[in-house]
Amino acid sequence: MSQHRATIVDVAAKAGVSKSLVSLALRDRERVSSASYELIIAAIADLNYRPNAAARSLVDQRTNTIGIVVLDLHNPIFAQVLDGLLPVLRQRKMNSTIVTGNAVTEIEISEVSKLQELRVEGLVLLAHRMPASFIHQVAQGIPMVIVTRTDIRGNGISTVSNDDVYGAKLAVRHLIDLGHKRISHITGGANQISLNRLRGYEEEMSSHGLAEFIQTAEANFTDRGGFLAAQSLLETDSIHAERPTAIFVANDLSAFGAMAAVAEAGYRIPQDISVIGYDGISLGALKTISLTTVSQPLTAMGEIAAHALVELIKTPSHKPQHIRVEPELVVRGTTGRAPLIR
Amino acid sequence: MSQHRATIVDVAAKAGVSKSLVSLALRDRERVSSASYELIIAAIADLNYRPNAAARSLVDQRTNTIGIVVLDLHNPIFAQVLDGLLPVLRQRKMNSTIVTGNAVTEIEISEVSKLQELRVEGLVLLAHRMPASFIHQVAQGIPMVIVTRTDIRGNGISTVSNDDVYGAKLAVRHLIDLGHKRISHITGGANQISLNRLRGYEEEMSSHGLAEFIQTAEANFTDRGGFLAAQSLLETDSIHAERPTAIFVANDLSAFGAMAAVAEAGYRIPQDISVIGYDGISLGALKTISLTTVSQPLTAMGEIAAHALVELIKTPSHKPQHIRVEPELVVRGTTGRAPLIR
DNA sequence: CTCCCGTGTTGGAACGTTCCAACCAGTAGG
DNA sequence: CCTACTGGTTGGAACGTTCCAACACGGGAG
Repeated sequence: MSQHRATIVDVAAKAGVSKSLVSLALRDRERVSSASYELIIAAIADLNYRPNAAARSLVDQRTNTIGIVVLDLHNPIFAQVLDGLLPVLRQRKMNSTIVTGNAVTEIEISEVSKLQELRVEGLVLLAHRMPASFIHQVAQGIPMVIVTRTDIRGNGISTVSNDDVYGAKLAVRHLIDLGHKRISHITGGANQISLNRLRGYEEEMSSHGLAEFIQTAEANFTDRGGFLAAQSLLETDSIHAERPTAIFVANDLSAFGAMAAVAEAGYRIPQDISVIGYDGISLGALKTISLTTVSQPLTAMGEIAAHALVELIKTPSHKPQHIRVEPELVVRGTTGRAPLIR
Repeated sequence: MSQHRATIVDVAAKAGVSKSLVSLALRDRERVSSASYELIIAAIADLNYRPNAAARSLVDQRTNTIGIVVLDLHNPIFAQVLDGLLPVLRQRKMNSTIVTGNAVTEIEISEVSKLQELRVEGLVLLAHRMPASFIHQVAQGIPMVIVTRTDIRGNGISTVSNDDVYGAKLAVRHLIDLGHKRISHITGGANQISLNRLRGYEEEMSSHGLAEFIQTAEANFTDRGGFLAAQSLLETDSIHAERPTAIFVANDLSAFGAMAAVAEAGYRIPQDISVIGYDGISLGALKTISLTTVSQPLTAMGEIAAHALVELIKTPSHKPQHIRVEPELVVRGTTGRAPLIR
């Protein structure tokens, strides 16, 4: 049954050579005679031998592995970033292991600690909920690239992000151009990304003399959160008799939820209420959804992050980079002219 | 700078005790004097020491880690399965590492091989594209649970799945009940899941005397694939002047794409064409999408898979289990009565 | 005939842990 | 006063690799 997994010594014995030769054969077949090579290969197949990564990395003093921490696997933006990230790492012959803390700080910290024990050679954080002090301490030992957040900087930490303040302004300006005044905002909670988008919203509203219409509801980047936040915005309506004619939602997934709430409340999109999201997830492009949004080049950001990390690992003395990409307004079907009435 | 990562020996030296005592302190603080314990803890903090997982697992002969292979991170069903899977493993104090091959056989095999070298103690496959021969060989050494597929069975392989044939029949019967005859099917390609859903479709059509209306287009479980397949079904129309009045799509994500194609072609859903999906992803429940579907209890399946794997690891002699869960018809807004005309 | 060289091969040390047998004080029991 | 035990601690072996210095062997050069 559970026969002791074969080791290199078992292979050597079976092939009638030394363990050193087996090791050599596996790493550089040119340097062993073809007679020995055949024997070794046969023995390996026979015993179903697999090298033990733990033993190898112990002596090599390197694991060739990088850890990827994903905030929340439900949000498709991360899959799109991984589309850029993983192929680059694969091509560089680096292994990767993906973990997630489901947006729970405590779990994220414990997962990162495990990655430290695994001696990953680099870390990519696709957003996160960990305190700066912890991040800094980790970064002391492991080069790190943080994607989407830029507030934590320091030695060994590169960042890849878009300009959220600017992107938010794009969104708000688009709505203003369409004649909207009552533009509400659904946030993503108390994190840097969300705060920047909030700031862009507030600044753009103010600079167009619409400060009095600033109104926000807090969500958490999930569809459910967006749904509830939009409901609360529309309820506010019945009290003040002044509902928003447009909602800028902090991300696309929440925007999906917000759209559902708007529809359930009996309003048409965009005739009664316009909705604009942020991120540019691919589902939003489908005709049936057709979400107007501010799009980030997610896959490109993944590639850039991978290259930045490789760079950081190769030459740790090198200064960390802080790469900014441009967000872009993508107008689709969920935004339209402000209703004339009222 | 890159000062040699601290080892247990460094800690011992700093604390003025033996490495054995440090090791003991870390594993069972009760058995060391509090004086020594304080010294050790101080030294650990001082040196920022982290145990080396490779060294530990080498001597322990166990990694306490299970590998999770995800077919495609873009499909939200897997995030929902992981919602059930990960907490159970975490609670059992097992580590997990997630990898994906992006639905590419070659990459999947290479990722699984790496997991073998890492000596994971169990494997969960959330769908996959690997040949049976390979899977069997892997399962010889590592207990495995396959979620969604049941065609590969054998020693050390448990499965968790829903009855796809039955589920597909539910979908088709629902459409027939609504008066549809021209019911087309968009498949998910040449894999077991897809073939079973296809079979359910064909059998249900035939048993209602609708064999002549059987018509399929092939997709690949992605939104893009569903979009293209639906387009081809609707083009067929212009030739035969007989377009489908309903489309049963092999999964929800493809159904999203199909809905977009239907809308782009100028048909209304469900007045002109009904669409039904399969899986029950949470986005489909949003009012703005409101996709009728056959729902699988995804999160529960994740929990079940975790328990099945733990079972298999604990007692390898135990017979593998093959657990079936019930799919369920969820009627929402994308299906309606067949149009009377024509 | 001896020396040197190259090709293939080998034993042993090292990597950072855990665990076990053994040790060292004290203290309690006879 | 000796023995037995207990709580705290320790050195060394072992885990499965890689790598290095060294070796065996045959053939060509001197």
